[in-house]
Amino acid sequence: MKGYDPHAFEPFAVTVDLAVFTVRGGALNVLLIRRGQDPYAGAWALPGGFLLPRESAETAARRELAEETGLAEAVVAALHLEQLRTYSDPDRDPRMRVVSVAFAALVPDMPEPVAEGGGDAAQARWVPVGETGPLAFDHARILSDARSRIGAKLEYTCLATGFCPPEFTLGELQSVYETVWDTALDRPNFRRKVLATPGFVEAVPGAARLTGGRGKPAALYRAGPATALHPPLLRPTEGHAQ
Amino acid sequence: MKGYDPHAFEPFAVTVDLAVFTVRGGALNVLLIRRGQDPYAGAWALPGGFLLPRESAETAARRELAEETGLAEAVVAALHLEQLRTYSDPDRDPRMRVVSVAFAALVPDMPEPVAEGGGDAAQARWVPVGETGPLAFDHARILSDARSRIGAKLEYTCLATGFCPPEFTLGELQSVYETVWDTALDRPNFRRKVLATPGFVEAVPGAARLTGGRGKPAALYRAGPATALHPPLLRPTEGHAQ
DNA sequence: GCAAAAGTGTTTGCGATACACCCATGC
DNA sequence: GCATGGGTGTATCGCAAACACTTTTGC
Repeated sequence: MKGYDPHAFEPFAVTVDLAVFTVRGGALNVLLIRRGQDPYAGAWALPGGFLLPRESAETAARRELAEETGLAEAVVAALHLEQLRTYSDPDRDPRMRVVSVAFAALVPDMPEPVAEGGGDAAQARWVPVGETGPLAFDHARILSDARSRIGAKLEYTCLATGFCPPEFTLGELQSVYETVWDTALDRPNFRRKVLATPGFVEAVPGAARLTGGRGKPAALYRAGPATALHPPLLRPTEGHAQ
Repeated sequence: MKGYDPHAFEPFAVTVDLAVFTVRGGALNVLLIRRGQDPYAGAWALPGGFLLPRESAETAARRELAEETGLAEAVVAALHLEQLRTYSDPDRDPRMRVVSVAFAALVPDMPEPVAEGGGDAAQARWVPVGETGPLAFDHARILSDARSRIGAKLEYTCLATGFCPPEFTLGELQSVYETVWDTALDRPNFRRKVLATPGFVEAVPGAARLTGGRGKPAALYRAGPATALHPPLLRPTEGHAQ
């Protein structure tokens, strides 16, 4: 093994592909870009690109994310970015051998149609998952894998706060869960579970924010330092319920 | 993105690295090979190797596994092989740019010192995790990631049977959990949980096997068709307990 | 008989679910 | 006042941890 004979291996291209999720309008959306060139010119695809010579996959993913979304580097550096898996089927790209490391990222609801792709990415838009038509390459598969991974991770990690703005109400956090899982949760019980987990959320001492008009103003919370969710927050009956 | 300009990307070498685990002598062991060449000549490393031109990472991993362990192709094809993540730090290999897709595999206790590496792998042996000295490249990191992944996966999947021979007793299955988690489990409760999960194990109609001398002979079970463990089997207090 | 391991039964208590209820705001 | 959403309290039910107990073997 590991012979390092220069002829012992085939040169591969290595790319990253990103499944960038947000919650908007009561639905889980994913960021898609329209391809400007062949193959799959005109088709929608996940954002991504080649690794630069001195970049790790994580670094490349953050760079691409900043380029495609127009978010500030500092913001992108703090986002939750999770490596999903690597797709290496020899025929996944019709032109050449490309191995792609897929990532999932979570962003809060953004101003609107995102940066209009400064480079060769002609168009970028948010699309509700499930309303994406066919995608280029094996991106439908990647998206499907990313979606189920995100759903499962909400159960035992704190990453749901990644979908929320810096300060949020528990109602907003709950609607993130309800949107991603597509289930209704009991508000009092949700509240208790979240507050019972040390470091999941921290109360913002100051004021309360209106929920958009009617109703009692809700207390504001920030994401806490915890990353794992020890008593897991299980979805009702669907799947991993106990 | 995805410009396909041949100069737009750097050629990378792509390898697979395997963390192959087994339970032997009351400890979790991992398969290591001693490197025959530089870099890290003489050091111990995880088995692995380059992808062939028309191979996916999964196919390459199974091929390498068969080569290193001497297991029959049919056996290897049925093993649980799980993609962990991809390691792509630009400096992880001192010679060149190598991106490595890491896998974890579970095998039952094997005859003994495994095939003596037919190729350039000088030596192969089982080593209890924690007694591996320093490893080549970033393999200590990979091994550590693999170990925690395996531990977590035992909670909510059925893959513990992968550590057992085709027919096993519930005592053997329990000792797999106890070895990997390094905790003691209550036998009656373990029994109930395992038997209450449909498809986890199936009773072998015929005889019972002695437990190696003393004690009441135990009933034999086979791995069932289930892969996920719905009421998860949580480890006591450590970590994901509820 | 004794030790060791398999297997069964039973009690108990924690925790989550499923509610009922009160509070504060906009219209 | 009423609708809307935030927040608090509480009874019940179920599960699982803990442990006592029986069974079957080897020595």
